[in-house]
Formats: sequence, structure tokens, C-alpha cells
Amino acid sequence: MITRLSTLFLRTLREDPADAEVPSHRLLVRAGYIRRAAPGIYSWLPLGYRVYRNIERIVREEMDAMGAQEVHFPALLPREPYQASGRWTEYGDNIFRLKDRKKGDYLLGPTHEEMFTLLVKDVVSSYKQLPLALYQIQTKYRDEARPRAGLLRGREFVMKDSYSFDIDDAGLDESYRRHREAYIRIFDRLGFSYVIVSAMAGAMGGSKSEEFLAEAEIGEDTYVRCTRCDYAANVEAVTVPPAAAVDAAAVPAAHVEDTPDTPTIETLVDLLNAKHPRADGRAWTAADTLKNLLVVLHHPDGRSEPLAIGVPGDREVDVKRLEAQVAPAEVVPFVEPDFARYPQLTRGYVGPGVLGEDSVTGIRYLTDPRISPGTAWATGADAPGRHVLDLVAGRDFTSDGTIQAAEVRDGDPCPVCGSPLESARGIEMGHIFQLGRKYAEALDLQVLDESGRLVTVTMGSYGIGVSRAVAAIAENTHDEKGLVWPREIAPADVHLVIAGKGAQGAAMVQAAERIAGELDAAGVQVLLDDRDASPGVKFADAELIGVPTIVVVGRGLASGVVEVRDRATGERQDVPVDDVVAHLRGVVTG
RNA sequence: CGGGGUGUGGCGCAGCUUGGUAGCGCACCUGCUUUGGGAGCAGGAUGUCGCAGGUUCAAAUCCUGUCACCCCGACCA
Repeated sequence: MITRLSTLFLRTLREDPADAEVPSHRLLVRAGYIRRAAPGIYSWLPLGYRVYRNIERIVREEMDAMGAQEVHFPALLPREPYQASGRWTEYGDNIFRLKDRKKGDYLLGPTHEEMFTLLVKDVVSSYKQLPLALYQIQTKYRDEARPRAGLLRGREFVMKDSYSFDIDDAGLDESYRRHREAYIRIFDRLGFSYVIVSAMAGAMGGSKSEEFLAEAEIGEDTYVRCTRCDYAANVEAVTVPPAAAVDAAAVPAAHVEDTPDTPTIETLVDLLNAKHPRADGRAWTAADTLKNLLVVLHHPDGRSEPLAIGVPGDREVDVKRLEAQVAPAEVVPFVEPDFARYPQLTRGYVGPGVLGEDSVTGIRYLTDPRISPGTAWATGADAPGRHVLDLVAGRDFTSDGTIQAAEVRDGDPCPVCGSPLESARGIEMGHIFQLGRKYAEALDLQVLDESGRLVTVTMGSYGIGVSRAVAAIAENTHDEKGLVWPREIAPADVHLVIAGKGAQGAAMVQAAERIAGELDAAGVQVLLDDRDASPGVKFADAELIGVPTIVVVGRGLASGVVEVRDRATGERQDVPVDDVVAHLRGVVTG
């Protein structure tokens, strides 16, 4: 196919749009790929839609190849299934809701677990029909509080979502594995750099879960990876191993000391070093103190519950990690009225003595794994200006369990090999997880097994952000001049520029038309810049648009050559005009 | 929801302090010249200055209200 720029529905912008911040958004708008229709909602223009469809095609081919079957649900959905699963309320304001003329409740689907589950329930009744994998490529709607970064976080977006249905856990493991492999093939073909990280299943429920992240500074997900082994995890999913139990025999009995005006860790450490030197001669540090933070959990059923979290004093509680641990409950700050309800709590001096389900307050108390049995701490003594020293975990206090909520830092030990971790940011492009039986139970999806008993099906859920991928790949591959598309998803194979007019120009046009025609005949997609514009404009647009191979038919034609440029590397090569079609066929097919 | 900012032609912006009937660059149209890195000259078209109300002889400009959008945070895929 030959696409002529002289007639293509396209306007490139010389300047950045004022409302675009991240590079992918700026470039996709400037290069005429997308236009904003409403906040977080975008229209696709011809070049953009080609890239989008190329991604869709790759996803579809690989899903089909792994044996998943494509279906297509409506985007406009009735309330009932979401009511049954609890998500009509759980999703809150993030659902676009609407009423029909009879005042019936509808929603624009934010995701389709319920619909898939119900459809399978309709059709499948025997283990003989399993395992089963279904998928769709669908527009999803989520009324984000704050859409941003163009396509990267929109309110309307396209997702490929698939679901596996198995009779037992071993089957789910196998379905999960097959999806994981298909995803690797998909992301390899898409042609950008990504990393697979362990993740939290989060609000979706379920157990094993991994994310495919495009590496990007502007990404919203923070993950860590080991500097030595191949461990990588979303920061929310990092599990700090329990510290080894310490023999506390040598630690003296806990003793309360006056520590006036020490409401912060810093002031406490300074005072301890001045007034209460450690027996082992080492100076006190924030890491020797135990900080107890209070929050309130709001459960989806409307219940509120106070929660105390103990972490070493040199670490903050990472709210995202905490929320991932307590999901679907919501975390809100513990404020003055809450303190008023618990007179035993002394602000700034809260210690384990008044925490725990068996304590006077009854507040559930979870501690960081570093607070392991035998470790000794300086912590609040539940009285203003008083701290307790040599308080040993397991000997002098216990918690109700551990929680992975402390911040993760660069240099923390890898949970697998102990080498230092480093953090980086990424854009979530795919997420696979084992749902388990949450939806099957809620919606009563059961089949008969070999022995004729009804068993609940176990499910996996697997998503790829198709529209997001356009932006994420742009983000991942662009340079200062414009977009740089990986070959398989580029809007064309070759961008052919006619750089000259006038007497010479006629010959150039003729040569370019011939080359374009032959490339087309060979199945190569050509973007032909036949516009009446100066070469500078055409070069700049070619670089902005980002087709992987740029061919310039210009002054070299007099000596029988055209110039072939690689958009990504900037490499230029003169190729005899008679060889260029064969040459390009080689380039395009790799 | 909290903080910050912006609404002026298709895009990017100036003008607002100090009120006088709207301007610049790019893009667009016509003609001529030009053609390997965002051409030149000449002519031309395009604006309810976000919306509503008020003050005034006169409002893009001052006052009041309101809406929208963007960015940061909270939240979220």
C-alpha cells in the first residue's frame, strides 16, 4: 500500500501542545497520531490507528496461537453481575454509571471478569470442556480521578483481557504458564524493552501475579531488581524475609527512661546518645528504635478498624505497600478524634505495651519482619517524655503478625540472593494473575468432575493495555527528533521522501513513484512524501513520524543513487537506484 | 478531594498592572520566485478574548459569580 502525504489526513505540529507533558503524549499529538477528545479520551488519526491495529494484530495472533478463543462482550453492561461480585460498590466513583429510560442501572465496563464468568457458566458444565481460555480486545471505561500523560492513563482505553478456566490448581498453573509464554512472545514482537516483575494481585483477589513493565522514567510503577540475580518485583510486592531470631539472653531487662521532649525519632536518638550510651559501645541510630504508626482501615463493607504498624525508626511506612497488603480495605490517617477514643495512646510515645489484640486498646498490631524475636528496641513507653530501652521482641512484647509495609530502599538486600536491590520506574503493560475461585464462587461457576461431583472452577486473569502500549512504546523508543517505531508496529515500512523539484525534480518524482510502486508490489508499505514542501520540512516530518526506514530520492539521483536512512541509528547509506527495492525488501524483512 | 496554574483565530503565545474596540509567530488561501535541513516577497481569509452578571460613555483589561482544562499530590491499571 502506498500512502501519499499530499492527501493523507494529517497535520504535524511544529510546536509542542501546551497540555502535553510526557514525551509520548507530546510526540503522538505533534506527529498527528492522536487528538484529545475529552480529558483522558482520545481520537485516533490514520497513522496512530495503524500503529494501534498493528499492536492489536500481534496480540491477537499470539493469543490465537496459544489456543485462546476470541469473544467480544458489550462495553455497556447491566448492573446485576457487578452487584453479585460486589464490585458495583467496591469500584466506587471509578465506574461510569448510567441509567436507561426505565431508570435501570447500567455501567460502562471497567473490566469483564463477571461477564466472562457468567458466559462460561452458561456454556460449560463438564470438566471435559476444560481447560478453556477466552479473550477479547475491548474498550474499557474507568472514571479516573485524574487522567494523565495522554494515552498512558485514560478514562477510555483498549485492553486485551483473557481468562482461563480450570478444574484444579495444577490446571491453573499450566494456564498461567502458557499465558506467560504468550506474553513474552507478544512483548518481544512489539520490540521494546520490558521487565517482568512479581506483583501483588491487589484488589482483584487471587494469588500468583506478575506484571510486564515497560522501562520508563515517567512510569507510575516503582519496581526493584536485584543487581546480581534475576529477581525483580513491583515495590508493593517486595517481601522482606524475616530477620533471623536473635538470642536475647545477654540483653538486660527492659527499663523505662525519662526522655523529655523526644517526640521524633531524631530527637530521641540524640538524647539516647547523650544520656544513655549503649552497652555495646555502638552509637544509637534510628534503626535501633521501633516506631509505631497508627492508621485506620476502611473496609469495603463500611467497617472501620484501627491498625498499628511497627517499623524500625529509620524507615517510613510506604502507603502503597501498606494498601497492597490490606486491600481491598482503604487506608486513612489516624487523626485526633481517633486518639481521643483511645486515651491509652500517647501521641509520639506509642509503644507495644498498649498495642495488640490482647492489649488494653485491642488494636491489631503488625510489625515489620525486621522486628524478629530476640531483637532489642528503644521505643515509646506510652507516657509523655518516656521511652523504654532493651525491649526485646518475643520476650517483652509480641505482635499480632508481620506486615510488608516498610519502605524499600536502594541497597536493601535481595530476598533471593542478598545482593543489593536497585529501584526503577516502569509503565504497566501487561498483568497476569491467578484469580483463583473468587469470581467463580461469587457467581457460582461450577462443573461436574470425573466422579460426578460439582466443583468450583478456578480462574486466571490476564491483561494487556493495547492502547496504552502505543504510548508506552513511543515513550520507550523515541528520541529528541520524534517517534522511532519498532518495525513490526510502525505505521509503514518505508518513508520515501522526494527531496527536490524543478527540472531535476521531475526525474526525482518519477524515480520515487517507480520505487514506491515496486515496493508496493513487493508487499512493502510505503509512506510517500509527495508534498509540495521544502526538503527541510519533509526530513523533519519523517523523523517526527518515526517510520523505521527513510529513503531520500534527491540530489544523489543524478549519480544514480538514493539515500537509505535508519531512523533509529541515524545510519545513512547510498544505494544504487536500481538496487534499492531489493535492498529495502531485505531491510524490511530483517 | 488538597495545592498550583491557565482559558485570546487551527497550534504556540503577547496584550490585562495603567479600560479606548485585538496583535505576533507558525499553519491556511492566491500569485511569483525558491528547493538537501522547518524558504522569500506581495496580497488575503480566519476571533461571541471560556461563560454569566455587574461597574463604565467605553471592558480581553476592573468587580462578582461560574465553568472548563492542565500540572503536582491523594487515588488508580
